[in-house]
Amino acid sequence: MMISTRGRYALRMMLDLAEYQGDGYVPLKDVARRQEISKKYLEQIIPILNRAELLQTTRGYQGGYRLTRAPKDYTLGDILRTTEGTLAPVACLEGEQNLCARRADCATLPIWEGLDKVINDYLDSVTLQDVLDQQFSRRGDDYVI
Amino acid sequence: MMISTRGRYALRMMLDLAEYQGDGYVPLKDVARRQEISKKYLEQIIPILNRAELLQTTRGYQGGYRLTRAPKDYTLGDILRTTEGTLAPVACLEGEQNLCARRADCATLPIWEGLDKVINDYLDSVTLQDVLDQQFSRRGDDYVI
DNA sequence: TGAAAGCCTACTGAAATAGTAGTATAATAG
DNA sequence: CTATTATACTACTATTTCAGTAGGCTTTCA
Repeated sequence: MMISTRGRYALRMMLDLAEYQGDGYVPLKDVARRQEISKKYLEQIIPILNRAELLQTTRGYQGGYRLTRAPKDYTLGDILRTTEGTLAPVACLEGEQNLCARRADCATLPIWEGLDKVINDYLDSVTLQDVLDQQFSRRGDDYVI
Repeated sequence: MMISTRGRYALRMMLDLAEYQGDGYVPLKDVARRQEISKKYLEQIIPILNRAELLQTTRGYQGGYRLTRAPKDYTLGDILRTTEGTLAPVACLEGEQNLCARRADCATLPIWEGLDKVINDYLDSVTLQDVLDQQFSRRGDDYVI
C-alpha cells in the first residue's frame, strides 16, 4: 500500500474545498464533518499543503482555507507527492541517501524506474477538476429513471 | 514506497535462478552470496513462492531450488503480487475486510482503481525473460495508459 | 551415519502510521 | 476590550509493518 491516509485525506480535503469554497474561506470544522475525518488530524496535514502554497489561509472569525489556484490547475500528482513526500515505489528511487551499491549493475532498477514513471504519469494526467466533473456526472446518473 | 525488500529480493532470487539453474537445483547459499542478501531472510521469502508453486524444491544433498516454468512464463506482476500479498496502492482496494462505508459515493475510488490498473498492467507486461534479455529497457517510455 | 541442504517458529529493534491532546496565537464582532 | 471563532504548533502514544536474526528440526544421499 503506497498512498497513506495523509495523502488520501489531503485529496479529499482539496476536493471538498473546491466544491464548497464559493468565494469565501471554508472552516476546517466543516470539511471534517462532511468528510468524516478527525479535524485534529487534518490540522496536521494542512501545514504540508500550506508550505507548498497549495492553499490559502485566514485565521480568526470567518477564517478557514481555500484553494490557491483553479481546480483544473492541480494534478493529483501535485497533491499526493506533496503530502506523501514521494510516490517512489521502491526505496532506491527515493533520493540520494538511498543509493544502492549495486545500482550500476542492477537488473531490476530499470523496472522500478518504469513503474515510477507510469504511476506519476497517471496521477499527473488527472486534475481536481476532472474528479469533480466525474463526481457530478455520477450523481446525475442517479437521477435517471 | 510500495514494494518492500520481500518483493524485491524475491524478484532478484527468481532472476538469479533463471540465470544459474542450468538443468539442476541451485542452493540458496549461492543465491544469497551472489545477491548479497541474508540467506536466513531468503529462507522466509521462499515458502511464499513455494506455496504459489512458482518454484520447485529438493531437500538434502545437492538440493536447492529451480523455476517451475520458463522465465518467459513469469510476469513480474505474478511474483510481486505473490510476495507482497497485494500491490493495491490504497487500503480500500485490498479486500473485503477493508471496505469503506463511503465507497458507494466515494469520488476518489475510481482514481485508485485506475492507478491500481496501470500498476498491474505495467508489471504484467514484463516477464522474467524480458529482464534477462534487457529488452524491457526504458519500457516505461513506451507504455501507453 | 554425517554432511549438506531446506523447513519452521519465535523473537526483536526501528520506523512509519494514524491518530489524540493541549496550548498558543490571530482576527473580528459587538 | 473582550468573547468568540478559528488556525498554528508541539508533544505524546498505540499499533502495525519492516527487515531482519536465531536456533532447532527434517530430509536426502554419498
